[in-house]
Amino acid sequence: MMKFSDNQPIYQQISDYICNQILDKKWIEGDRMPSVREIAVLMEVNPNTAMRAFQTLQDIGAVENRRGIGHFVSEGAYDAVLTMKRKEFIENDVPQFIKSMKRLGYSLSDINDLA
Amino acid sequence: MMKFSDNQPIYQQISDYICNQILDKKWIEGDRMPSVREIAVLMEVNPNTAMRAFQTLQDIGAVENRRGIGHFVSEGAYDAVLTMKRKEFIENDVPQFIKSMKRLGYSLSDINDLA
Amino acid sequence: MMKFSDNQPIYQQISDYICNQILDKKWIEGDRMPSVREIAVLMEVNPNTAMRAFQTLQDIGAVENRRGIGHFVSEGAYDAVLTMKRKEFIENDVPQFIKSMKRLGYSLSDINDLA
Amino acid sequence: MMKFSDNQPIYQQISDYICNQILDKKWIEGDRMPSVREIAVLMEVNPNTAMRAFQTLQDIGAVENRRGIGHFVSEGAYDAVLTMKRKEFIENDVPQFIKSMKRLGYSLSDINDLA
DNA sequence: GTGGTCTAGACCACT
DNA sequence: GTGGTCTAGACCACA
Repeated sequence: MMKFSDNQPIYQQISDYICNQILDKKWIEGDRMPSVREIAVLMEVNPNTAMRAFQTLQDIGAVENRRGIGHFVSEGAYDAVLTMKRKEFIENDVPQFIKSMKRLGYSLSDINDLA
Repeated sequence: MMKFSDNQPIYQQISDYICNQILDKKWIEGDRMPSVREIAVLMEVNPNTAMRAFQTLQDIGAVENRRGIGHFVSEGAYDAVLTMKRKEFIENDVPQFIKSMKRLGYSLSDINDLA
Repeated sequence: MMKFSDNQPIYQQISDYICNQILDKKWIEGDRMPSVREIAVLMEVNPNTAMRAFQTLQDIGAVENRRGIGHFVSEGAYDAVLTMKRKEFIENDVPQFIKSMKRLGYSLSDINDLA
Repeated sequence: MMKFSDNQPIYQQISDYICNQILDKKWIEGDRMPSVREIAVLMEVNPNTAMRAFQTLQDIGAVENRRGIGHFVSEGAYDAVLTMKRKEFIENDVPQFIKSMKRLGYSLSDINDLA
C-alpha cells in the first residue's frame, strides 16, 4: 500500500501523508479517519506506529479524538497544517534550497527548465 | 562553535560543511586539513564523530589520508564533490522541493521574490 | 451542551455533575430525573454512557430506579453524596492540594487572596 | 523503588516525579540524568515507558538530549517547570478546589486546621 | 555506552 | 468497536 523511505521514521511519514491528504482536500474537516487498526493493516505497520502518527497530528492540532469513537480531522485543520508547513518551507526549505542551488552553480531559471 | 541540527547525523553535518568549504574554494586541492583532534575540539564533538566525517569524505574521493601526516583535500576533489552534489540536487532535492512548493500553493516566481 | 474534559471518563463527569446538582439542592430527594435518552441527547453522548453514569449513582445510593418509570433522587441522597464527597475531599484532594501548593511556593493565604 | 497509582499513566507519573525533582532542586540545570535503561531498572518499568516520560519532558523544555550521550536537565528548566505548574495550579486546581470546598461546606480556615 | 524506532501482542477503559 | 498504555524484546544509528 505504501513505500516507506529509510531516512525518516515511519510514523512521521504516515503523519506527513495524512497532512498531505488534508492539504489536497482529500480529507476535510470533520471527516472520520480510518481507525488506528485499519491504518495499521492498510499500511502494513504495527498499530503502535500508526498510533504514534496520530499523536503527532494531535499535537499540531490537525486531528482530534472522540473517545471510543475514532480520530477526526479537526476544525481548522487545513489552515493549521497549511500555515505550519508554509512556515517550515519559507524558513527552512527555501533558504537551504537557494543556498545549495547557488553553491552548485544553478539559477532559478535552470530549475524552471527542470520542473 | 557550530550548531548541529537534530534531524541529521552530526558526522554528516561535518562532512557537508567540509564539502561546502571545498565547493566555495576556501579549501583547495592539496590543502592540509585540520587534524581529527582539532576538528573534535573546535566543533565540540567526539573524535570518533570527526573521524567518521573524514571517512565519508574519503569514500567519495574528496579527501585523502597520508599516513602519519594528516588528511588532505585530494586531487580532483572539487569536481568530484560538485558532480556528486549536483546529481543529488537534481535527482532528489529539486523534485521534492517542487512538489512541496506546489502543494503549498507557491510558484517559482514566488520563490524568486523571496530569494 | 456540555464540555467534557479528556482526563476523566465522560460517564464519571456526568455522574459528578448530577452529584453537584444534588449537593446544590437543585435536584432534591424524590425528584424524577431526566431519562437516559434525554440525558444522552442533551449531553450529546452515547446512551450507554449516560446509563453508566446512572449506574454509578445507583451504586452510591444517590439514585434509585423504579422499573418502567424512571430514575429518581433517592431518599437520603443528599447525605449520602455529601458524606462520600467529603471523605474523598479530606482524604485525597486536600493533602494533594497542600502538597502541590507548598511545592509551588504558595501558602493558604495566597490561595485566600486568589479565591 | 516507586509505587505507581492506577488512575494515571505510569510515564506521566515518572515525568511528574522528575519535574518535582527539578522543582525541589534535587536535580539542577545541566545535570546528566539517569539513562533510559537505568530509569527502567530503577523504577521497574519497561524502557519504552521510561523513554516516553523523557519525551514528554522534552516537549515542555525541561530536558534536552545530547545524542548518544544522554538526557540533561535543560537550561532554564526550573523556571519553565515552575511557570507551567503554577499556571496549571492557578488556572485549574485552585478554582476546582475552591468550588469543591464550598460545595462541601468547608472554608479555608477548615483546610488550615487540617493541614 | 546512549537514545530512537519498531514489532508483536496483551490488557484496559470507554462508547 | 474505539483509542491508550504497557511489556518484552529486537535492531539501528550515533558518540
